[in-house]
Amino acid sequence: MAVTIRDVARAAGVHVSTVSRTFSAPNLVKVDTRERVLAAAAELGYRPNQAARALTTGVTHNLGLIVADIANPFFPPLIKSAQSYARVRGYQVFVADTDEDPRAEEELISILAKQVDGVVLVSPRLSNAAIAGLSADLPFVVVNRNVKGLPAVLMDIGSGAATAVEHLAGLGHRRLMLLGGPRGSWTSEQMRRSAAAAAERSGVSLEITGPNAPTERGGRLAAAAVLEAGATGVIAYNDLMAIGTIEGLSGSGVEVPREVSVVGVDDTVAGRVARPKLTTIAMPTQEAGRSAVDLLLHAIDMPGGRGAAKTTLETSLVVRESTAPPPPLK
Amino acid sequence: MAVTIRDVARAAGVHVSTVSRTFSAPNLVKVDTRERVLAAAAELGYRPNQAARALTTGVTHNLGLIVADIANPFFPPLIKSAQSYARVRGYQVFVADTDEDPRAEEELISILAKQVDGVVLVSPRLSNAAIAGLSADLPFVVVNRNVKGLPAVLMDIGSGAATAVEHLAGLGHRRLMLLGGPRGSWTSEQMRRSAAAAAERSGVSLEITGPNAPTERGGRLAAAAVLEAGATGVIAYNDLMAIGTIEGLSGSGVEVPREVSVVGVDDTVAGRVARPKLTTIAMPTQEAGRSAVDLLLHAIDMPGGRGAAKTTLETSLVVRESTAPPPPLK
DNA sequence: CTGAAAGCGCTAACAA
DNA sequence: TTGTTAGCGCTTTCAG
Repeated sequence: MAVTIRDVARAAGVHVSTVSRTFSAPNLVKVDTRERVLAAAAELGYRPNQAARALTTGVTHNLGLIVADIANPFFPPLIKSAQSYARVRGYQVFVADTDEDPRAEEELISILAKQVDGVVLVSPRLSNAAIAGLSADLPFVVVNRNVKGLPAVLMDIGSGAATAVEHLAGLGHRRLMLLGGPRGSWTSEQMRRSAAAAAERSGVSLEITGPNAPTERGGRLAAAAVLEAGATGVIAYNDLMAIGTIEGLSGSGVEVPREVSVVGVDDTVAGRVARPKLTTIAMPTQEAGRSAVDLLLHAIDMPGGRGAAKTTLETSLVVRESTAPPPPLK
Repeated sequence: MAVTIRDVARAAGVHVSTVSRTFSAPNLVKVDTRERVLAAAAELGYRPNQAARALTTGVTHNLGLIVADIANPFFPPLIKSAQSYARVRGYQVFVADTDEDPRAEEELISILAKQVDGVVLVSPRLSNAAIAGLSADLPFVVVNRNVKGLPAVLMDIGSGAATAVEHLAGLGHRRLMLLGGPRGSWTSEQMRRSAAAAAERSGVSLEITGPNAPTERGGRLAAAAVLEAGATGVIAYNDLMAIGTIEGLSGSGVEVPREVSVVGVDDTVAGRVARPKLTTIAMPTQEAGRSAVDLLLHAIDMPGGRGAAKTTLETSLVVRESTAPPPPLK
């Protein structure tokens, strides 16, 4: 075992509680004593054992961050910003991946529960009821999902989707299609609603499919439906799916954007480097990560606090090369 | 606070040690007692507190995974596979991001030290000496770095780089350039050596630049050097950089692959969807993640064990559209 | 097979 | 300002 508080106490010729104090409440100990302790600690290479500390204080200084799929490029920037912000505030972050499986999500939460002071659920796949249930034990912040009574960071994908519909309608498209995301996705549901309303307002038709896997493969598979429906404007659940759709379309000899326009969501690297460069709805992922941690830390600081702070972040449409006017009608 | 072992003991009418045993050594307790305890535990929703358990046993059932940059698409697949494999083996994984900063790396290791049973260092930026020093306290496994005395997972990028050189030489290129990665990168050093040797064997010239930032931006900046050197074949440290280089080149009116060929490394999504599709050296990231955890668990199981198991994984060249014969000499 | 007791590393009243 | 004394939740001898 490593060096403990007792070794330091002995070396400094003080009692353990004095050592404890010099670390947790330095101002309660006389300056020169403190220095003696610090010197001894430095010499021995002492580092407080967080876990032991947590046992008495109930504070772990760890946060949990649960995502559906680390390999999905939507998440890494969010994780990264959450983590770096948490670190600034003195917290470590446990990142866990559920593989899009609601049961794994539940399992992970309960395993993490004892080791963290709170958890951020990003784009959860669990039902609202389940989340609300779990939240009795532990502070939660939810990203991209609105759960009654819980703090949340919401990205306003609804208005993003509406903007995308208007963009496509403005270009002259009359038959649009929305490729929905996975079951249980709040984002997908928001898109559905707002896109439908926007389509109606703009006087264009909108067909909706789904659930689809939020991957290139899911997009490739969905391409057939696009063709079948005769849609010339497509909004995909995310960039990966949009890229897959474009591939699927071009596999059938249909060119993007000459014949069909495609809009993605997330503004990932993949979309930026794909050809044609993807028109996409940019999600403020970095801010979301930061805000989520911020909200969580608030919730932790004042337990039972005034709960349910909601932060809504704007999205924006980035027009690039995958959208254009439709071909003239024959 | 949540329900503890004591609550369960009371409910089941046994002593706490019996409850403890039914969880940690079930066969030491009579069947019906065990069942009574389990029933009480289930009823109360008891979950052993890992942190408290760790305090006595010294086993946390957590692993640390330290990477330079989660947002770099090279890492997520590795993280994901490490994590899912660890979970199967009953371990949670703390993922931490150092932002390419060696000091942050050191800091993170020491913070994590008390909360994990071992750590995987992926593409560390720390010096070998520093790593070796730290490894006294805690089992380590290093990925993409060979540290004496430590288990490691090595991706054979050397042979990958050599293959890339031969590929380019075979296409007819005579002036190659290698865009090195960040300072302290073992991968970059391996590439340098093998590429130089391969170039010599193939009778082509090879110029080497670096360090460069392993990002699109780094690649864009390096494009100027490529032009200046008059190289027609480029091997970039990773896909992101390769993509940046292609952008930079095309910004100067130079077409890839018609005028210059570019090879990336990592085989990320970004490279797959970029246009032209990137020729790249595929890294076995998923296997690396799994192998690293495997090695680490071995090291943990037999401390002071026969140390230093090295696993070497093959890389392979994926030829796509960013490489072609050079233009005829004028 | 089960209970009693000590202790993991640390903090937190309470005295002194 | 510092030492004493109890624990936090759990495991682990050692008895019984």
